[in-house]
Amino acid sequence: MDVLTPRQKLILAAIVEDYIRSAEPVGSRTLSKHQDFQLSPATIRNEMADLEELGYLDQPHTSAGRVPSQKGYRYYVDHLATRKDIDQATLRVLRDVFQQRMNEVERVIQQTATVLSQLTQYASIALGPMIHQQHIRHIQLVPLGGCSAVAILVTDTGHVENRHVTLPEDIPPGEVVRMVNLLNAKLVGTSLAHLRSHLYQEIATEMAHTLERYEDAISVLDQLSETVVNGPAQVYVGGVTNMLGQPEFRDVEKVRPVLELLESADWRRALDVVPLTGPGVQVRIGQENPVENLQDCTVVSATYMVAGVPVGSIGVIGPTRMNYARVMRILEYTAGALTRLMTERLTGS
Amino acid sequence: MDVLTPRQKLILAAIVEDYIRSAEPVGSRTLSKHQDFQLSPATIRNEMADLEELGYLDQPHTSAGRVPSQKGYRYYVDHLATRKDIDQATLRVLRDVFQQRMNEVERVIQQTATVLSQLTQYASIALGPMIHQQHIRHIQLVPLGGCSAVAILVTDTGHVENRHVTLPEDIPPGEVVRMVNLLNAKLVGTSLAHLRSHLYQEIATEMAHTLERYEDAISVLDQLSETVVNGPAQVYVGGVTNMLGQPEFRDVEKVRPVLELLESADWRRALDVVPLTGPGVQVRIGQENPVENLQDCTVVSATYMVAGVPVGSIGVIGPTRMNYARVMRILEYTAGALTRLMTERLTGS
DNA sequence: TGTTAGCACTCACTCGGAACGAGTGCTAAA
DNA sequence: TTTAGCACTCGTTCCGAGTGAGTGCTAACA
Repeated sequence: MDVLTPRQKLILAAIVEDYIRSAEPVGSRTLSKHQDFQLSPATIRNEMADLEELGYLDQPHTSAGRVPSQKGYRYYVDHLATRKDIDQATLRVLRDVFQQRMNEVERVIQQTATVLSQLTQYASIALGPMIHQQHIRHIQLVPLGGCSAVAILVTDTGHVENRHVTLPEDIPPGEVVRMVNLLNAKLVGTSLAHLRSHLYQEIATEMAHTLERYEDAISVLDQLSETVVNGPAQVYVGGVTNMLGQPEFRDVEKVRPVLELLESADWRRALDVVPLTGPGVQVRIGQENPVENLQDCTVVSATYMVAGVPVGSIGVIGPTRMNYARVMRILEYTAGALTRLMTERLTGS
Repeated sequence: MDVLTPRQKLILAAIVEDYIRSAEPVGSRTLSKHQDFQLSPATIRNEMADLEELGYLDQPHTSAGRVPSQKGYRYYVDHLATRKDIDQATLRVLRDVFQQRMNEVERVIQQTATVLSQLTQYASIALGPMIHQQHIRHIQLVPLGGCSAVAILVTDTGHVENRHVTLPEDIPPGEVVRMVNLLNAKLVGTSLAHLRSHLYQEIATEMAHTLERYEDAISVLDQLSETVVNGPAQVYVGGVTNMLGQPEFRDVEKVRPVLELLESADWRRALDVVPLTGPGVQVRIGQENPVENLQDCTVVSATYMVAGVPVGSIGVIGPTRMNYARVMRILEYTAGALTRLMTERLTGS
């Protein structure tokens, strides 16, 4: 695979970088003026013809310059993108975000999406932490009058999940208090992923003895755990209007599928866009994306973790002509910062 | 003002309705085929010339048909739009939304935004209930370990607001419990708008006697009430991609300001778009909008209430060539349904 | 053998003029 | 007051020439 000569690599990298900057097909004359190599346009043309034959370059039409193909971008990302340090100004913006006193996890994630799109001038997506992995710290039931009440569940990372539940009609207030106490005693420390199974396997039988109306408690908890399973992770999207500024999306019909996806993204679909993987930065170029609406886009994503477990991911969505090096650096840093922040919070600030 | 002859009104209404449907300037020939009046194109041309002179119509260029001016739309909305009943299919969709068992207020509002944009094919915005008006039902403090804790506040409509707070370092657990009990005893029933003032004027002095470390309680509550004041109302936006389907926004540069506004809308800015007014439907046509980015749009909005108090609003954003009659009917119905839903919840379901 | 200069060729893009046609305003007749 | 007729306007579309950036190929050169 890696059969390119050093000079071909140099030329491919120059074409990719020039095209990322200008969004115009790169001609041989332009490249020959590049300071890095002193070659005539003709020589470069020969090399470009070879690179095109190998599939790394495309030619929109015979009398135009060359454009990197999907394969060309992939090669650039895998072998050529230089990993310079993140620039100081960018670093400062990022540091500011994470040094702010932002206690609510959701707000941090949302801010992350915003700042990612500001820094990169692309669209961004941030997936809030999957709370499956988290553990119950506290359960509370607040009656609202009538049969309705709010059930509140606090996890050990401080995430608060709440849901309205319907209480049985004639349950006395004292019983509610007892129920809550028992639930706390039995369930604090349980992982949310196991809430449901614990509920039935271990607690239910014991409750039957201790609590008069244990089916009621079960039903309430069942309603709550349904919320946890179905709607835990928030999806935040930022900078969709940045897409409108990209020349490849000048045409409304080109942007529309992308915006439609971002608009309708629930967390399940979002996971297809920014997958939960291990550490490191993922790059999906064009058709490498499993989501159809993003076949003309590149998605760069990274995963953040709590205590070594991947819980959420962030990503940047732009045209395939993307500033890969910069975006990858920024995402790497941001995911790291999020991981640190969330882990600190867990172990006690 | 209302000096139009009956025939002029008929023609103006026909032009507005035809233009709403087709998005193309309406010619005299087209109108003469309209079944409602048997007039030759020439006659209609005369009337149109008069209507243009009066400012109700615009002419893109001499050899094109007429287009309603902003004044024309305004007249149409005020005097001509027929208030037929809402059609059955639409009504069914709306009923389904509100008959669903959706307990969480936020989710109802979000669903409302989604369904509004689906039904109208325009963009929609829904402003969650201002919780200033609501009253405290319950306060809870859940320690997370170290000095951090989650403060949770439940209102009488079941809204849950939570925020991380920092506890003083060496506070004993028993004191936290006493503090929470006292806060509940003193503050339940207080309107959130008065939380801060109550806190200082009435409670603080009394607390000083009862509670050893009352400044700590104050500081915690202060942190919480800041959240209540600064970030209460959620803004939900739906169907922004619908804007891309409208011919007047074919050009990317036209949509961009609108999308930018919708993307960045916090609840303060959202209030400029969909104002909190009394009952009834508001229509702001083109430059009538106080927000600059919406000067080419029409915003139709309505307010929903809890127990007679306006707490939130919903709106539809589209081109000035909007199906006013239909959108107004839908918004009227939806706001009414929301009001009923929220009030029922308050008085006990 | 690799590099370069020269040259013919391709082809998207721009610009200007002609043809077209939807729609108007005006005038005169019904 | 309404209508038919007609000249006129003006945006839109189509076409062809001109332009220029860029290529591929060939032959000469190091």
